[in-house]
Amino acid sequence: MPSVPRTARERARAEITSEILDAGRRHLATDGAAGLSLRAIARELGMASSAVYRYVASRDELLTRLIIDAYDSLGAAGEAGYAAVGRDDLPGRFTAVCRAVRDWALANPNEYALIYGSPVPGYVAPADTIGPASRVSNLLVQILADAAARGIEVAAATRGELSQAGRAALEPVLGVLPPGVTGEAIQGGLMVWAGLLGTVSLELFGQFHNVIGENPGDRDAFFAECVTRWAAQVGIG
Amino acid sequence: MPSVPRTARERARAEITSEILDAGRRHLATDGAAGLSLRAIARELGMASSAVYRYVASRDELLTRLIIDAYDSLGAAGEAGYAAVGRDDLPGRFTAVCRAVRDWALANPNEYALIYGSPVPGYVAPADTIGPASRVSNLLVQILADAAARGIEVAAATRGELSQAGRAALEPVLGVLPPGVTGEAIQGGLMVWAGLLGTVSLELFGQFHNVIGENPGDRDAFFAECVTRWAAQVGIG
DNA sequence: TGGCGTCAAGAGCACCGCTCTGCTTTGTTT
DNA sequence: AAACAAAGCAGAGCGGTGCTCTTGACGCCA
Repeated sequence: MPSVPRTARERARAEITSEILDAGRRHLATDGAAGLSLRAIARELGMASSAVYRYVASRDELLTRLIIDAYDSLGAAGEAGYAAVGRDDLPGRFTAVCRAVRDWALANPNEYALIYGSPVPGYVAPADTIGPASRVSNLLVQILADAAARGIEVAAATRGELSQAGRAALEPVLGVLPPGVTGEAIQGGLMVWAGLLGTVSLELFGQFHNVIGENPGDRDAFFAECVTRWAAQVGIG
Repeated sequence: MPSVPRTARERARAEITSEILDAGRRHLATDGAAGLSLRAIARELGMASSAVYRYVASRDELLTRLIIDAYDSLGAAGEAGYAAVGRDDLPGRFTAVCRAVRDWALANPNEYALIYGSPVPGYVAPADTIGPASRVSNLLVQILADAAARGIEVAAATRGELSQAGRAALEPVLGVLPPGVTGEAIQGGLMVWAGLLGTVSLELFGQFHNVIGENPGDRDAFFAECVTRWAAQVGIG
């Protein structure tokens, strides 16, 4: 599998493959994951439906590639927000990442639904997805680690130490993290992470009707209030 | 539309309709929303596929009825947990509702995904769903109102007052609530609600791999830690 | 006993994912 | 340059889907 196409055939293959992916992304954005149809893509590209299977093994495989794309796209958006703020400004970085996640989700609702919505039944995410999937959460972990290096105590912010069972439950993630990050900090970070995704999901999936105002700026304002409180909960407010 | 069937024909119609709904629930539980097929239901009930349309207008209508069922089922579970604890024990009630939601979601993953996962593309929830949809959140609101009646100040727990824009964003929900509940309390309650759903969604949709332990009790322990911290965040810890 | 409304069944339309069979094009090897 | 292998494409076809329309049978009520 050459990374750079050498022959005309390989070039054509790479080009058509990316055309298929583009068309898939387009269909995903307009019709959602359920409306993703290899036949429709083939029609759009002017080829027989069977020909698409030369480039994509199955509809599931196409979905997997689009999922990885979505994770990477979201990860890039989050990292851009992260990098735009200096590391001295922890609350600024935190806010930037949160806003980047929400903005990306609002701009790419179907991609968001693909990765954080209901999993496609009968579909199991391959191992290739777990790398890109953790790009955003890694940013939050990084912020926590920076906070820890600065001696910020999160236990007070999250009110109380972890129970023994609670600490044991966090064993997997504690193992891969810098040693300065306490279990209490991880607990708080996970809760903020869940709160962020939950908030974005509720907003995106239409559960805020008759709850949050519909005027321009209302949802932004609510989210801003959430962000400041989340920051306080992990002790960087 | 008689509520109680009088003729034999009406009785048969009601019976077959409920059989169709049961079969739909069954298929939903095993195959998920995407696998819900009117033809499969017809096959299972031993009738022609076209006959099902005498009882159910369309696949979407069947889905809607199942969604309402799911909201009602979750609402009943939450209310049972709520009612099992006396109103003096606010933390107990709060914990019971949270656990009821998670337990119900774990027991009915597809129903949960149906109502809190990605919305079915091209499908808009009819107005019939908003009533049952708010049964659980009403419980949390009730707890907040009880706390307010008891003079519990939530502003301190959620760290800081709302901005003017933040309060304006909460206008719709503030209008329908008992006057004792402050904007700060609603902000905190919504954040807890989003955190609860976000946590359950992350767990249910498999985003806790390599994060939370897989040993029995690990996820329970993590959730318990979340619950105690949520309670503290709304000032009833 | 008519007539009317309801019901079930079947055929059919357009779509889907996927496979298999040929045929053509391309690249490599002798 | 000729031969061969690989890859590409189109078409037909299988079984499945939601949904519609027509046809015929049945129960109920006047």
